[in-house]
Amino acid sequence: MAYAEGKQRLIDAALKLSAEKRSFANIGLRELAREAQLNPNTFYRHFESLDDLGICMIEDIGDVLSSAMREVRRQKFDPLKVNEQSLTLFFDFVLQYQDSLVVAACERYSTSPPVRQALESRLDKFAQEIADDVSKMGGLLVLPRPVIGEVMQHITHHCFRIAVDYIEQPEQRAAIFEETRRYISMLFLGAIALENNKQ
Amino acid sequence: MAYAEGKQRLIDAALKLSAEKRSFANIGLRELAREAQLNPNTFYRHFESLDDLGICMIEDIGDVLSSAMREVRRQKFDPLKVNEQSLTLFFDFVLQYQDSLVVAACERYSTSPPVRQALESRLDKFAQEIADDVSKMGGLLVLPRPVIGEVMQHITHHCFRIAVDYIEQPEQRAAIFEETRRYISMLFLGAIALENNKQ
DNA sequence: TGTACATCAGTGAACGCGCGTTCACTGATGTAC
DNA sequence: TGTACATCAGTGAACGCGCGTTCACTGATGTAC
Repeated sequence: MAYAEGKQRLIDAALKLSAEKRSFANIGLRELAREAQLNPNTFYRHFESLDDLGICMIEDIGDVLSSAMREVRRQKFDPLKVNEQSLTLFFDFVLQYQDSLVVAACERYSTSPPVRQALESRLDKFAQEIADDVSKMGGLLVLPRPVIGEVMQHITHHCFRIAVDYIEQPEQRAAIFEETRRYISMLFLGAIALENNKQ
Repeated sequence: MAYAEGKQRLIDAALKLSAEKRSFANIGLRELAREAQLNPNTFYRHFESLDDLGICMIEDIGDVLSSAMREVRRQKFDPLKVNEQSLTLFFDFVLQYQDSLVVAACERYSTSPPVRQALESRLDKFAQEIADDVSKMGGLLVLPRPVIGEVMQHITHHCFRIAVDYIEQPEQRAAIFEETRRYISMLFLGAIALENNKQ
């Protein structure tokens, strides 16, 4: 069931303002209501507290990104190939979901522990979903599943961080693209080398 | 020349409160003065704005961490060895400069662009200092200097991020220690493999 | 060496403003009988 | 099918509070002559 209109409007306002300010914690209740074009009191109809809204927002973001990313993967995106096409698909996705990505990156260090924790667990789930797909694809049979998960977690962290730069510094995009390609290759090659050394 | 006493007290208060809240942006001028045990007005004697104070704080942190890290490196710390001893030295450093590290990690996504930028450039300098030392140490002659810089930048980013977890989740410390060791090895092995493939 | 003046760090009172929150109210939609 | 009642999303006025900022003042330290 979808949220009531006002509730959704408040969540959308929170997302927009958080992305602009790079912080959910500095947003006021009245500011939120203003953005959503609602009376300040309406907030209390839908949320117990700002944290409550924050958590709803994070869950919304998680769902949006998860399903969008699943879509990207379905279109012949292969995190292992690290070729032009795959990375281009990924960075298009970044630009399309700018606000969600910026907020996800920034709220990692959120002032509010519950919001931070909600985000943290949502992102872990996100990395694991990708790792599942990757390991199903085959291609990287040399690496045990847990190692793929480990590498994907590093890549996810990296991508959220650089996504912010990618969005905000258009003139740097080519460089970030290239650097990311190198980073992903480095990590997988390193993981394989580590695996070989072990034996 | 050292700062006037009140100025330093305000900077120290900002550091303490920023680390507690994981955010400099939500700190009020009166809150700061309260913590520093000064009259709110005294703030205006020393700073033009909160941003101004923020930048001073970042510079303070940068200097403290730079010189402390230089000290760590002097004590037979070798970022390449990735052995118990080197990493133990590093994580001891993390615990000793908790507040500075937490703030450095969090303000990466600061609400205030000037503060963010001051931090970003200070951290780059930091990573390059380490890379200089590493490349002087020899040991990694396979890798060209710029690649060492690139890898050190990834490592620095990773370390700032996990430093926060390391500080706040004592029960996870052993795991973080091990994961970091693996990460560093992976990156250097990967960089070497990439370099070899190129030829 | 003494006096006059300037600078500096800090104080206390006062201001107006926007904030979060509460209250009592409205009108629309859903439900029981 | 109609009526009575409950629930729900939203409103407007009002509150007290803490905030950033300004003003005029103080006392200590430094400097010129």
